[in-house]
Amino acid sequence: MSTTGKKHLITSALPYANGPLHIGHIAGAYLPADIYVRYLKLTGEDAVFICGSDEHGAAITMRALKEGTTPQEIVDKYHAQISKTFEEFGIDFDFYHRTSGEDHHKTAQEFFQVLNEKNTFEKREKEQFFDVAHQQFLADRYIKGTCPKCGHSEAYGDQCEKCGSSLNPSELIDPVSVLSGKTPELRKTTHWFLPMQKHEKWLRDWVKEGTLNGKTHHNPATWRNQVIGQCLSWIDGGLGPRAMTRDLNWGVPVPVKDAEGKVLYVWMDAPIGYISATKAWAQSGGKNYMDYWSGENAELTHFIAKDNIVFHCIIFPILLKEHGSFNLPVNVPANEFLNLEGDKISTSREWAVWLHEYLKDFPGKQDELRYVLTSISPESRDSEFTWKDYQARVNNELVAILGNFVNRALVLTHKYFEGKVPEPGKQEPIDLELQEEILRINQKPGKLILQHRYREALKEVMKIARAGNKYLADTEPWKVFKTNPERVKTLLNNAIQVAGQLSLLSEPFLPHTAKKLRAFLNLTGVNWDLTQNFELIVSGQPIEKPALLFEKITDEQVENQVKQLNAKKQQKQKEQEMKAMPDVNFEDFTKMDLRVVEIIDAEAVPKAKKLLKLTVDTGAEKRTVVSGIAKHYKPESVIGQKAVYLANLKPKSIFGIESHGMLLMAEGSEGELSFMSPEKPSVAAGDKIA
RNA sequence: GGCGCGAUAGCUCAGCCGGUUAGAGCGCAGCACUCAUAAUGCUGAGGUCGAGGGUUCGAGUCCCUCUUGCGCUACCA
Repeated sequence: MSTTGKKHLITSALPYANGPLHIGHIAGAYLPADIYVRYLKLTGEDAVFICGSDEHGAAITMRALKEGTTPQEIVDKYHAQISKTFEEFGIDFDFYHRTSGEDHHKTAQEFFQVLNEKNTFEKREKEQFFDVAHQQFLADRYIKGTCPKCGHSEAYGDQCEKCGSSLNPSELIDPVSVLSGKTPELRKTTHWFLPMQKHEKWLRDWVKEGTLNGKTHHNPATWRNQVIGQCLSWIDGGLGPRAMTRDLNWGVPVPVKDAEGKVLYVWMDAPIGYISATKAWAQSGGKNYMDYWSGENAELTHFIAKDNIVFHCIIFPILLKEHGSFNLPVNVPANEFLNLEGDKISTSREWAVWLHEYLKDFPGKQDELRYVLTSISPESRDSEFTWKDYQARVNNELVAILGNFVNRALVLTHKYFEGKVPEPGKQEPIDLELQEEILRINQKPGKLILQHRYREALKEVMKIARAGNKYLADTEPWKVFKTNPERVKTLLNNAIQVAGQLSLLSEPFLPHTAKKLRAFLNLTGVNWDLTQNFELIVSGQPIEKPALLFEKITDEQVENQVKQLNAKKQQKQKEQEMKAMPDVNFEDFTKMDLRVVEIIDAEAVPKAKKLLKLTVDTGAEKRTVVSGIAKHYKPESVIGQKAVYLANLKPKSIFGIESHGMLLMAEGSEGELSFMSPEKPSVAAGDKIA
């Protein structure tokens, strides 16, 4: 076996220990990495596959607060669940670590120290909300208020979950501390910023040309378009300073003086988790972790989904380069997103196929899901998982092509030769053609895997099974046996060898199946070099009575899954709707001057997608209102429309237009906006609503 | 609006640095076969390669404009 002598370090994005894994995670960052690593190892390469739970960050502390528990309890729960699910599913990490561990804290702090001593950071003061009652600064997530965009009263400081806008805490109307329920005050706090703008030049060369420190670092042609495009878009748009510390009591404490109550920004601490996980792995096996992180012989590859590109291709590389001891990734094969049944996967809306539930509902069918997710892997664009497609791929491909071929070969061998691999006789041209074709196809999957083209690689594997089926159909051993049983020995020996090849070729993609198949064939030892050696199984060797490798997925199973999916989504929707809003007193309500108005003029606001500039008749006067309804109504169609209007809202300038008051719209479940207008024509502009 | 990535058979997708009649899998139709989980094999129908310009002897393949999907970003009182 010849190897490159390289040391491969492969990482998959650290899953956030705040919820279970779903198929989008798997398709995005774990399954391709697992296939890649399994392949490397089969070829004798020195490869380490590292991952772990990302357990810090404000989202987890928030959740703990809400559920009346501690962050540690939450991450313990999900860390256990996630690592168990990975194991059951067959994502074969060499080490699955966690960032709440002491060793990780230590590694992350040392990393920070090195950068701090190199003056990588700029200390800066900024104003931030402070909860006086609890004597602490509030992370963005710890501030709630009314969303300035959609009016939702429960928006967080960083994001409104109703309309999805990302926010700054200072934008919120009536900000309130989640801790005390009181209005927080703005106070000054110091943070360590990473001045990313200083790194634009070398980053551009690194991403675009693949050069680092004037030397070739990687071949940019091997990087995916969307990765390079996304990075250059960020770099060319100008990078800015980014705070690497947070005021929070959950995370890795900032290891310098005057930093009490501060922790490392979760996005700085998490990728360092790759390093601490490698360390932990190396210690447990007597290896030196730096062999995999430094030197020209070591190759780092990050598997992620596209939402992580900026962190893995810009921020973390800056940190690594500044530190000086570590390699930068040679590739970051980021996947696009996997959609589900026509809609985006969403944890909060419960629109997901959860991996642990799949394993429960489809026991022993890990490879079926691995097959489907690899077949539709979102390598170059978003792709879509549907249960109907899952069923079709399992039934028409795994069952009918692969499973069926193996079954045919084994059943025939048992039927004619008492389950012993028959001795081949003279190989006819059709036999030699088969052997040549198999060896030729066998060369492809490995090359494609190295190019991170898993979908195509898997197709090549299926071609082997197709060739096997064709061989049987062309040579018809069941017919020939009546006249020439000697010839059938050769035919079935070849068929069994093809099944043997399949057990090797399928190993990276379908490890559970490969193992079963090898057990049928009594084949031990797996080694990719053997894929160029057609005759794997010696004649005379007994083979087992075959069980079916795959079963058909029934219509009922599929319908149940779709039903489950919809039921959960609806339940979640109801929950959110029913979530009681805090009581308000009548006085609060009467502060709002609600009126009927009639729209008398409307025009689109130039350069804005969602805005219309409306002139409304309030009965007493004409007022200008800017309203975000352009996606739902054309300007000319709203003239003459009566609507509900909040008259005494503070005016604000939007796109240079002074907007007075606000139109109130009904929002349907699909986000469609609708006017609410009086049902009796006698109600006129200016009439009060109470 | 700015930026990025897409738009190729009914569906899911390949098509590298431009070069003869545009490919695969599934689905569909017909035929063959019966060892096999009514599975398999063969044959076939089906595409003005999102639209329009341009460069070129020659363009899904390069350039421009437009339409459209997705993502990031700004605005959304």
